[in-house]
Amino acid sequence: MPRSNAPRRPVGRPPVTSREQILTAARALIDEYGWEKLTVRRLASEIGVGTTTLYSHVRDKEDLLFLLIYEYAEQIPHPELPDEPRERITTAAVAIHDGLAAWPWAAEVLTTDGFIARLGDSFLWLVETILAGVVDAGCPREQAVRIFRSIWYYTVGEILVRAHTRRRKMDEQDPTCLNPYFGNADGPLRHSHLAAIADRWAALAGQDTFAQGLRAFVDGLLAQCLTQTPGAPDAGAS
Amino acid sequence: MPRSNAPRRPVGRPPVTSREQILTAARALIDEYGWEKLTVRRLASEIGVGTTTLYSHVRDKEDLLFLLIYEYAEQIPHPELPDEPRERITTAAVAIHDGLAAWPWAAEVLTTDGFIARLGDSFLWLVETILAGVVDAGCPREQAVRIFRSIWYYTVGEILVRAHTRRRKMDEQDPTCLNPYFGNADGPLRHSHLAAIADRWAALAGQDTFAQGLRAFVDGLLAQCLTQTPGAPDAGAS
DNA sequence: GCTAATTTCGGAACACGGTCGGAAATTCTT
DNA sequence: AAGAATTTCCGACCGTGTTCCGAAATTAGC
Repeated sequence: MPRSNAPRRPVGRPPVTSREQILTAARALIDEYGWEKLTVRRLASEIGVGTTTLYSHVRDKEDLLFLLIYEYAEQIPHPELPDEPRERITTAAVAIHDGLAAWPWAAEVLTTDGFIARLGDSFLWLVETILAGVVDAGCPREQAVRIFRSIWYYTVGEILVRAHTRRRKMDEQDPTCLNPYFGNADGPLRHSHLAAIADRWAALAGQDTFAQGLRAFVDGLLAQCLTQTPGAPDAGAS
Repeated sequence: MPRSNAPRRPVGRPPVTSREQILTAARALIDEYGWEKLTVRRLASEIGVGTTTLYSHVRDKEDLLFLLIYEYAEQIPHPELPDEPRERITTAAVAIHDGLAAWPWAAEVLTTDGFIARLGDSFLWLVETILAGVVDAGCPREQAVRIFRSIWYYTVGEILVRAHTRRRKMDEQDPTCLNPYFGNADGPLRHSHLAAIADRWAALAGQDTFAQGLRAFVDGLLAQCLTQTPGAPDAGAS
């Protein structure tokens, strides 16, 4: 007799859809039409339920996008890790960056509160790798957290600025956009370096220098940390 | 007879409002109710015009917010600049950061395309200061642009993450938020450093370490730059 | 069986940013 | 003075994310 063995059917109206089904349908819509075209109504009608029903399974659209990121984040490949601690850190950070930058809609949820904390095992493995690298380099754990946060800010900023720079229609020249240094260099100005580089700015800004900047950042952070707490692996205990 | 002297009244229906009036009213609404409460309709009715009328004077709401930032940015005080180049850089960058972080709605437009390029003289002065500092430190101008962009990414990332972390109601514990490392440390796990620091993470993440990280970043960027191009003030000419 | 409790579903509605097309108000031309 | 040209204004509308609240479907208790 299946009494305590079989899980009793839950009380209440049985759900006609599930969070997993919603996420699957969302993925399909994004793959087919692009993430900008993903609307709550479209998603609901695709599944065949009322619009409001989705909100029983997902807090809001931002939460939906996060859950998609959550699942994709598990697929970020773990890179081959070098032995040298600072190389390990940069390798892991670049993996995080490239993984997140691959989904344009990641920018929509990247800065939500507790984003890192809510992520899954595979992604946290990369965070852990950075923390371990910093500790292995000789910094106390508290400093490792600080260093990770600094790297995180840099990474998020790069992804967000680039994500918002890509699009934007340049068809009409808004008179608001008249900037005296970028675009047209008219006469001698106070901002000499800015004026001197103005015409090359756009080309320079288009280059991908994330990894290069990251290496410099890690070098600087580790050096700063090791200078302030020389030798001691942990500054708080015993 | 005033014919060519007096500016002839322009042809067409005379405008009943102006961009300046709109910006002033927007400032007043933000000061009184907070920037989250600023809606296009509310602003229009406050001025006493139709909603659509605003769109004749401002491209869209994002543009409106940018124009407000534009004016406020002119008020960022120019800090006393040290002699040492890298100190000058960090001082200017901190001034930019603090100035932008003071307006929560800056986060809304910070990443829009051409944000820096559209800013006004006073703000560009700070950009120029950073470029000049980098060049004075011995780096070529192209590298100075790259270094500025790296600093900019870090700054934007910090502001955005912090701006989105502050709010968010913590009233209900969403079961989605179950993270095995942050919040509850249950048993031995692969992510040892993460687990070891989990309970202190929130406190550490709350600290303001922007300036400290910035100094490390500038040090690392300058060192990297000077190592790769030793001595030469400009690597391209003569 | 019948009612109560419980859970999910979804139509209607709201506030939002934004667009369209035509009305309104003015100067220019004849 | 009358019409053409030009510029601005704005009611109506669209699509969006989100919420309210009652209907619907199921189990639990009697």
